[in-house]
Amino acid sequence: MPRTTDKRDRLIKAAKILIRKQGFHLTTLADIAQEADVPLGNVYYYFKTKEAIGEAVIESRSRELHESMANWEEQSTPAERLFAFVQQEVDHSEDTARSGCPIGGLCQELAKQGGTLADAAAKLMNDMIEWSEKQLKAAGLGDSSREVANQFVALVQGMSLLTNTFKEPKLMVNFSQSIRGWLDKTVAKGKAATPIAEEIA
Amino acid sequence: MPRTTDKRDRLIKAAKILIRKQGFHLTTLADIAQEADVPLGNVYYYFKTKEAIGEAVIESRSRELHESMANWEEQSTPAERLFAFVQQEVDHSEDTARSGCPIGGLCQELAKQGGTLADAAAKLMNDMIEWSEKQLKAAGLGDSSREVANQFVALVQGMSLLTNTFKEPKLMVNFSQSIRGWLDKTVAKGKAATPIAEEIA
DNA sequence: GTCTATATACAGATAGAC
DNA sequence: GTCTATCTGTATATAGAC
Repeated sequence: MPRTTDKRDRLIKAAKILIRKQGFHLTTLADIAQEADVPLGNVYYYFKTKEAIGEAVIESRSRELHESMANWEEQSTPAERLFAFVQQEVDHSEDTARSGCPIGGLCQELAKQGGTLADAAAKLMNDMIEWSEKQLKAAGLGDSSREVANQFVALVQGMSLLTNTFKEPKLMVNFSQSIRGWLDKTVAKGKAATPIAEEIA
Repeated sequence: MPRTTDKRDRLIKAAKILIRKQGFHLTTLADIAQEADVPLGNVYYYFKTKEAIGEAVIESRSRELHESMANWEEQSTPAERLFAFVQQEVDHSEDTARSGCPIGGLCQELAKQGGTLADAAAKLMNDMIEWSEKQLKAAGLGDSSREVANQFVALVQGMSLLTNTFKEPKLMVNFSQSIRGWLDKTVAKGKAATPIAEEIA
């Protein structure tokens, strides 16, 4: 059973799209096979179970996330790195409005059944938080970096949920402008303030 | 077909518990019937379809939410009212760690399939945001109230997701302390600042 | 109003020809 | 390696006796 094939890749790609759009449980192997243009019976040559497809999808999301984080690292300041993360959310806000955050959606859905898939999804979320924490430490936030990182990621995730719930990409766009203010006023100056909207007074 | 019965109430109560814990799609009518101690075939006397149970669950959640909001209103300042909301999340943080936010979970899962159920769930989220907006307006935040309300609710929802993802109630407890600082420093003074962690400098 | 038995549909998974 | 046909389990939903 080859680890990498054209068909295998097509199946993973199809699964990523469909699972993001419909969720893991609502997506059938028949859906995935059809989207990938692979006969249903052939799916089992590449993946022993549906759960194995889930694992491959999470692996792929993990590679994407780490690539993105590497790109964001190229910004010259911690505040700009964190904003690059938010900017990516803005760039994909229409997908998010349609289908939600691919990582948040997996965590939400899979946390309910536990097991290794849930753990793998949780690791994605943890990686995002740790990366954010690293930036905040670099900005001089010290011991509060972990708590601020939790809140920063929570805020992005929550805004993805609202964007999806109301099918309104602008929610993410407007949010990015507020968080820009927060980054300039607090993170860029080595302070930490709970981030909702920049000060108006 | 009676609108209110002992058995009907038991079915809704069972559905609320199971749907929160397992999600809507993973929860079967057989699960609900068993938990409510009602024979499976009898379920259909009270609810025409599974979707009808979903509607009843959302209605019940809506009633609960509006009761809670009425209670929070009894606090004497807008900042304290908003904190009462967060305090309730802390009080239920162990349930959230186990099963996530009942409203956020519904929105996340149901947004993926659209339809009237998704709309009903979205209305719950909207009610939370509008209530928060009202408090922020009362605090004197003016035109930025809506955006700050979006971020406030997003932050609570995102923190619920992290709490559930990592099965760690303390995440919500620690967050509540930070948001307390944000409420005192900004909302209580009629300012608005994106809320991640109180200032440390 | 209540409950057993069952129809119907479709999911994940397998067997085995090619 | 590939694909058709099919097994098996289980979900929603219904029929109909009581």
